[in-house]
Amino acid sequence: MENPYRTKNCGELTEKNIGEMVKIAGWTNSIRLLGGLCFITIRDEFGVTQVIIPNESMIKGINKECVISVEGKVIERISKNKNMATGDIEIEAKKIELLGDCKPVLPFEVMQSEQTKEDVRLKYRFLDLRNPLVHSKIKLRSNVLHFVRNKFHDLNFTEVQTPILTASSPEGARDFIVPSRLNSGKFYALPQAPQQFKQLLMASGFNKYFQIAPCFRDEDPRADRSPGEFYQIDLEMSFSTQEEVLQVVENVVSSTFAQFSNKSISKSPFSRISYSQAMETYCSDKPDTRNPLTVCDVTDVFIATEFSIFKNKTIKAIVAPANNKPRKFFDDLTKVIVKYEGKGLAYVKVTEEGVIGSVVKNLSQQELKNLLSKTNAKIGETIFIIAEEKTKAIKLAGVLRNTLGKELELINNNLFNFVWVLDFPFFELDDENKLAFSHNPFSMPQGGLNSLEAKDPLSIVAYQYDLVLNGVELASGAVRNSNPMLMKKVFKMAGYEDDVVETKFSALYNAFQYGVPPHAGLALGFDRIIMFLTDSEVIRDVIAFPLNGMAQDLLLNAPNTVTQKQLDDVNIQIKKVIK
RNA sequence: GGUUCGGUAGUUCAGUUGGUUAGAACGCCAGCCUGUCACGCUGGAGGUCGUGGGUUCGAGCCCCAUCCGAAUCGCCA
Repeated sequence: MENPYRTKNCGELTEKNIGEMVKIAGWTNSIRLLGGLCFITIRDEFGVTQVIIPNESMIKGINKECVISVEGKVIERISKNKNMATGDIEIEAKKIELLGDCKPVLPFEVMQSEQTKEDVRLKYRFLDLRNPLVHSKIKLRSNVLHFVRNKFHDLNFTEVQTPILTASSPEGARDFIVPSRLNSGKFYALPQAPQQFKQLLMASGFNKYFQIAPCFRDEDPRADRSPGEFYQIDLEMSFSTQEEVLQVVENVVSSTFAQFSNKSISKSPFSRISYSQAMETYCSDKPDTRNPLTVCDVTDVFIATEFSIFKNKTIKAIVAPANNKPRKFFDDLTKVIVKYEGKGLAYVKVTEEGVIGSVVKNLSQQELKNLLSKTNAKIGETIFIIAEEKTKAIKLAGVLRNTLGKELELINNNLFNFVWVLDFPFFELDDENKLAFSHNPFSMPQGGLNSLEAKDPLSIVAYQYDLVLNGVELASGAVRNSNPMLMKKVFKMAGYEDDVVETKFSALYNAFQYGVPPHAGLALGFDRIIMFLTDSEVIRDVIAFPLNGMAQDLLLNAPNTVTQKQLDDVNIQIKKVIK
């Protein structure tokens, strides 16, 4: 039976359909009254089609964004529009039916919604999403989901849905908690990641697992970080090595980016760099490898300096072609450093006449000579120098490298440059100078028990790897520690009581005593992948119904108060209402 | 929690040193217009200048407080 609303969509009619009687339905995109003659265009997800209205009374009461169904004959246009996919034809309306009325004054013009303030767009997200430019990003997200899912099924991964109502994890980000009615006074936590479940799946005999998994973290947002919830492509493989995980992920990532983007992609195998090498060369564990600048450690050049600002400091230098930049350029850079709580930024310019700059007079001839030879700076280049306590110097040098790369336009925006960062340290020192897990207590220390017993703990590295794309951490994973004895050992080294593993991680600890295969895995930030593929600066653009910066849903008005009955059910009393 | 920028018509914005009735564009309403496609022309409606207090003869503008939005730092194993 024929659909009562439409027989064709708004994107498919061409010259071939001339003469046919058709019905199309959609939103009124524009209305143009030319006196005795009038045109309207109808938009749906597939495109826009023009309708010619022989009698103006036929569209009485119809305004923009009304949903209508138009029945009529496809005719050739007298004046064609080359900028329109359906620009050769139009429909001569015989009958118009109003299916969904629309208020005459809209909160914003649909076709210009991207120019509107974001809180208004979010409140009327259904209107915003009618804009083809906005709409297409969510469509692309759907296509990528489909593609990735198929890809993993083709690779014989099993898709498993893990619980949303689960237990609070003892480390990591702040949990979202959900009160339990049946267990008065107790709470679920929403998963920050399906980490423990996927490892349990390995113990359950699932050979390879994947899931496009919702993850929840109650932390403040950023432009590229959604408040509250986000999605990961989560995977885990049994009897697997690091190398095998890396290969699978490269396969999926390369094919996905090739399928959905026209930009060039770094060839597989992606380049690899150790964590320590990345920190040395780029002062970052997520370097933007499109940026040609590198960081040079010049601490030893100033080891005996008389210059108080450089004395007893870790000193990092970056050489960049910035000599001809105006004073403001250097002042702005300094502001960036100060924003990151740095004391300042020194710089010297290498010119035909020698080395100039405000700090030059404080440095000895020998120091300047050594600085030039160590950094290999050439005439026309500026040496930027950061002198701080070690951790801060590294951080600021990383910030400076990114800022210089951007401001000096050294970055190829048409390239996806992937790099693996490998061999993350297993331990680090915390604020109190005590040994702590640097990433993930579940990853396998390289060298196993031997290195735990014999090596300096800070020199032990883990089978822990990140996939970095253009300076963004796109994925993180590890070979897991599946040995209960080793688990206890590393927790003990990190200063935890003997029973912490048994109590806090009882599920894993128990399961691993009943035969678990060695396993490894990784999780990719799905929303960030879509950001890259749609060239979006803001993560909200790739989410159909995003929360605002205060983690509020302006459309459904969440979070909201609940009734006293609901509170009573879960035995909760609100202490005080903070407005 | 800190910092920066912002909040004026439905939307995007302008608003001079504090001075008459707060403007523009788009949108909306009415009229005109037979090939438009960002249609055009004429006219019109539309404002608690985020909110509260203060200074002043007089506040959109200055001061204080507060709310809201965005970015960012902290935070995000």
